[in-house]
Amino acid sequence: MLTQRQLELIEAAIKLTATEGIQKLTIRNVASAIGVSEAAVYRHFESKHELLKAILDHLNAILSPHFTTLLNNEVPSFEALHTFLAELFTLLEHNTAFTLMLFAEETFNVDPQLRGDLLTLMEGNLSHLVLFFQKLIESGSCRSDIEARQLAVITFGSIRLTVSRWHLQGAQTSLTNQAAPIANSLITLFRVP
Amino acid sequence: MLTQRQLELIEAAIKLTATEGIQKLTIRNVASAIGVSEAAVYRHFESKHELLKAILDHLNAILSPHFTTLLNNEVPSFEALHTFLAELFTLLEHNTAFTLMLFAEETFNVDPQLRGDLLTLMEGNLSHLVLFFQKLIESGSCRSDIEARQLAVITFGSIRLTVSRWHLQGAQTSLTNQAAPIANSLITLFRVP
DNA sequence: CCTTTGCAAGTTAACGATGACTAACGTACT
DNA sequence: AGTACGTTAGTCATCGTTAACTTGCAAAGG
Repeated sequence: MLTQRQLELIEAAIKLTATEGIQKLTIRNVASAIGVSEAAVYRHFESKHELLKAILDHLNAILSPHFTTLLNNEVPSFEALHTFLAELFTLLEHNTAFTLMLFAEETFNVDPQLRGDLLTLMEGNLSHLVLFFQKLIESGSCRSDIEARQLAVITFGSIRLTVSRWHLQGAQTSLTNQAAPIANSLITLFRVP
Repeated sequence: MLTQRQLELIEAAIKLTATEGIQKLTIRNVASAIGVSEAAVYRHFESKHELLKAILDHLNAILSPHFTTLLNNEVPSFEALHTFLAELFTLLEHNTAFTLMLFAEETFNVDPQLRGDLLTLMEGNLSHLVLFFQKLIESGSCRSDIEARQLAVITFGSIRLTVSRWHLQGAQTSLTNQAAPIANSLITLFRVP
């Protein structure tokens, strides 16, 4: 279980990454962000690896409920996809750190274990989408000539690209506003003709 | 214009990034990859920034013809999209560096100018796709109830996500084999109903 | 009730690696 | 003679990490 201090460090690290970029995510900077010395961090995390792992877990804990909610609707509908995208984009816009963490594989790529963790997280999200589309196809409102997995990849890919571009542009525009056009396009494409 | 030595350095840098990851892309490593001292690199590039910029340019020079070819077909067709994806994925598979460079924004994110360059590169590719879909819509074979821009984002996003996952998995599977399913799905979705 | 013990959590001050980059110098070819 | 291109040997900053010491508080023992 996480201690209060660990949580504080994780949140400081996320905030730091959001504002300064992932290159600034150093033990030194995290420490000074919460006003303690560098060595103090090591009282709470054995190594930077452990801190990064905890950050991944924490982000996943915030993100995954959204995917679960999408799936848990009694009656699967395109309406659910619409609100899902709107909520997700709002979340991403207000937590810039997500976009930096989840969309910058390189950071975690140095460490093979972290890379695996990130892949697991990603595949988890993706498989939620797959399940959603499977249910939607069964319900008859979604076209069935394309595999659910492909629909999920297309959806997730569109999300990621939109966020990446938004981020590269310096996060100046509104990300939330871009959810609706994408949702509408996907729904138009996926709806049974 | 690039000298022979500069080209050699760029290619060494790309190869290094492909095999060892972008974190290993240091002046030291690039230097020793071509068997010269660290300081020698600075005879050919003023700074690491300049080297990175040259790498971006070089990658773009290889990549952009593929997008141009897609666009330059006399008669735009889904067949062209199919071969474009197949060729692109083969290229990416055999030049792992692309996937690392073009899909890891963070590397270039430290430097505002490089970030801008990367965005330009990306928007350039994307707008080629947009033009392609515009022509395709005009030709009547592509559905017209969705904007060309949206189709381009969906296409490009699907490509990127597939490559990202492939890369996170350690590039073990065949990327080329994944082009056809995606192309088929997109074509089925985009074809006029 | 006071004292002692022990531990959690902080400090300062380093260590060794490694990063980008540079100054001074050598050499070979035009 | 000069220039293009290489070298060695550094500078300086910053990284993750650790050792040694200090402090505050809570439980245990007499």
